Amino acid sequence: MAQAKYQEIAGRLRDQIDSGTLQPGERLPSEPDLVRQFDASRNTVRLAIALLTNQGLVVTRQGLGTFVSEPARPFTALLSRVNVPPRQSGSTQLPVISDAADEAETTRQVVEKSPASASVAEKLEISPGDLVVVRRRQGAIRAIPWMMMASYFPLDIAEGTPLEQAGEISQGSITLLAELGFTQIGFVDEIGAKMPSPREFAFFGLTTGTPVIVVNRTAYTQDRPIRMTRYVYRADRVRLTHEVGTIPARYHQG
Amino acid sequence: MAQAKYQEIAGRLRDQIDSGTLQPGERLPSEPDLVRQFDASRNTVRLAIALLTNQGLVVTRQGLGTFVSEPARPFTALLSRVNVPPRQSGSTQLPVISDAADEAETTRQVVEKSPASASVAEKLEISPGDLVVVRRRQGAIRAIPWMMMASYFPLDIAEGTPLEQAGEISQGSITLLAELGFTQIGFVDEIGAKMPSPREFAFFGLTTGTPVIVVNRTAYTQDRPIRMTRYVYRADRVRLTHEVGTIPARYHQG
DNA sequence: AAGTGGTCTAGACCACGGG
DNA sequence: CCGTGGTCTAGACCACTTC
Repeated sequence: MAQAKYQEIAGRLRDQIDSGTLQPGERLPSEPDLVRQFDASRNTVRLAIALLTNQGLVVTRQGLGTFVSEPARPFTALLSRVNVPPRQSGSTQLPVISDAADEAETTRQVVEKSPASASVAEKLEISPGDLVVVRRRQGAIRAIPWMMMASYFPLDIAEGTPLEQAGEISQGSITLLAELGFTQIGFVDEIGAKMPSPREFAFFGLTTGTPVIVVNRTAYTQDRPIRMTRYVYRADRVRLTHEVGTIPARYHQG
Repeated sequence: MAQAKYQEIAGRLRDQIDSGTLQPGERLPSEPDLVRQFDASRNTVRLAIALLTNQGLVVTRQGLGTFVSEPARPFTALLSRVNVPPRQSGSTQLPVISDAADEAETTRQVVEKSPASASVAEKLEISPGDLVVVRRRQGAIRAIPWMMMASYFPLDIAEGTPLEQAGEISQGSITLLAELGFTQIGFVDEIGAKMPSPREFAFFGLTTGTPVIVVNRTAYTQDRPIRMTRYVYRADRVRLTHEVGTIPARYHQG
């Protein structure tokens, strides 16, 4: 067979979606309908739909049907903007710059002490298993969860300081770290994407076929890394931006 | 049933992967083995494996078996580095900064004239369907395809200029645009992730469960957008970085 | 109650990779 | 050749949504 039947079915449906014959939000023919239409077994039809689902093209809802995905207006988080005051550009919290910025809410920061994973240890230049102080929080906009973040501090820096206390740090962690003698002079962001873990999938309420964006931000003094913050965003509703050079103000929001 | 049987099976296998009982690269029990082990039908076992595949945890190879995914050392592309000469930081080609940078190859640039899509039109502030000049190229490192890029120029800027000729632009497109009277003063990157289209899937040779990272870089003069470049990267082997502030040299490569 | 997708079974044959 | 995963069928029953 040149092409498997389920791939043929998926291709036909995909064509209808791409061409606009099936509009976003519109219901696909039911599975029994597709069985008749393509003279296939129901399992084969379901294989085809699974393909489209994993490509993020359709979503299925039990009892209702299968629908063409509707792209959501994304929230936009600002990674950095060059030529702005360093406190802002190096802030721990990535500012939201979508029109819904006013409605952004974050949970109270939760603090724990735990062993560093391999990736955290590498960034902080410590050994895997060394204890680090972790500060976590999540963010939502209009009741839509969109961000998870966790900041990791080496124990020798954070132990016995306000970094170990839950809740807000009034002056901000960058200022606090500076007061402790660790003045941040820069940071590096490392950006990737992956399929969500089950936790991430559940927290964001994702549908199958939606990846997440991961940003690892490592902050440095002159001598050493002092903090690593990991942000996880749902890729279906979030875009990251950063600006370099002089951008006319009217372009800031895209 | 509190949990479907195929989810139960997937969960058990996932636990073994997370705990290291099954190491990266190791083969899972064969499907008939799992059928016996969990007293399930083969289709149910395959559903469980499909779940893990779509989460990027395992890959299946016909005739061989199902294997725990092995994370590859990622290539790193530099989005921007503050305080470097603007020609470098605004370059059309995102520089590779992994240890394999020397082996990066790109295809010859291909040029075409075509109608602007909705997303291109929005960034360039033209109408969808207006003609734009498109310059495409792909990149590979050690025979591994890792990048697709396409630059879009408004027709009124590019028509009749060397931007319409295939192959390299000797002085670089930023300099060329400046010579044409369009001096770039900044750019905005918009970063997202999604599941690959069939074309992207085929070009990169991806396995199911691997997303792609998409960067839309829009360059501006004082008055208007003059170019939009879209980069697509495979998320399983690419990380993007950008640096802000003063980063000690030894941290540049992570 | 009727229609939708979700789960599961049992069995068949095909395609690929390696002895 | 044999063992692996890939495709496909036919049928059953369950869970959810709407009327």
